[in-house]
Amino acid sequence: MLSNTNNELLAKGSERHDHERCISDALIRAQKLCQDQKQRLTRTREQVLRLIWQSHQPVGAYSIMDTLAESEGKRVAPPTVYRALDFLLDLGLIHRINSLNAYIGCQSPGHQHHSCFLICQQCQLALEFEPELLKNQIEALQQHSGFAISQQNIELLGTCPQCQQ
Amino acid sequence: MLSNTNNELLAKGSERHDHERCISDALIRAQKLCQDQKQRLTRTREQVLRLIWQSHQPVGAYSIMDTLAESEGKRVAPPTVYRALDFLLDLGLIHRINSLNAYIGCQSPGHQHHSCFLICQQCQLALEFEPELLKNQIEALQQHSGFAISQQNIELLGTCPQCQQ
DNA sequence: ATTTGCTGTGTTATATTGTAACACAGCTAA
DNA sequence: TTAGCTGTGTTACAATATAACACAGCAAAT
Repeated sequence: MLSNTNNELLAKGSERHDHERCISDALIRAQKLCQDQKQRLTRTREQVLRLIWQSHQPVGAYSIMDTLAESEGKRVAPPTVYRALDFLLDLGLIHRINSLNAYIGCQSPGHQHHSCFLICQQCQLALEFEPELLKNQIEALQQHSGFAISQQNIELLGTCPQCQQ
Repeated sequence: MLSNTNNELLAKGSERHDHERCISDALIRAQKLCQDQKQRLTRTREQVLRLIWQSHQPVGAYSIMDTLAESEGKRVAPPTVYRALDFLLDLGLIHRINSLNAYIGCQSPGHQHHSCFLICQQCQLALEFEPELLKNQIEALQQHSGFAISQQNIELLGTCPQCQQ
């Protein structure tokens, strides 16, 4: 039901998963997707994606900007970051968490691009889950309301297992 | 399943419902809620609520500010509006639509305050639905993830029946 | 290899949304 | 009537995002 196995997911809040692997996998998926779609994963875009994948907490655009400026050793202006973010959003490589004005890596880019997250209000851990879980209910909602739903944007706020302890 | 009967709901996009009644009902509910909770529905707060209820489309804070300034005949500063909005949000009288940075009246204030909307990307009609509909699935999600979910923030984007024609 | 055009970047300025901080007004309860 | 709390006015500013324009640099076609 969730994006990966439970163990993997629960591990994200802790130190238990191989995060280097997590990042490099994401970058490889991105490269592959760009090849397939004949898009260019330029240095800036890749850097921004890498920064976003540094954690499983959503990061703000200005925070990305600052980190990027530091690692590049020169000032980086907002449009630079926002262009990269727009590119990544368009390809479905990242999601925007509206309730936090922040961005987070997508587990399975290339799919129909719904955005479904469990978000911890204490540590900001954001856990993506499959829209599949709500499929039938959303379908019923479409039928009853007459709406044609094209994008799900679901943010469930609460407390993650780690922070409950 | 939806907040009202289907007919009423579907009518909101069109001219078919008695919108004056819709507004005055909302204001009466607000007055009652404030009485119960021993809160003061001041002139500014009531004005803001009334403006928000002018339509079933979410309105931005600065748009409220401008309209208010016009109707009051004098400049209104952002904090004035944001304070009223915060008050109304706290009481559950309105919702914030995060994907639009905008605010909309709540159909049934006083309930556990989840925010579940169908939003038309063409006309911005925002239709609230009952979180009840997804209750079982959210419950299952809590079980599997270990998260304790305290607030649902669901925005389903698409096209309303009117705009599909 | 050169040209041509498109895509991406740099830069400046500015728009939009939301808050902090502080002084004061005005209601409410003793 | 006063004391204290809640709400408002006002100024300044923070945080997030975009417009517009000049230029760079890759990529396909000649």
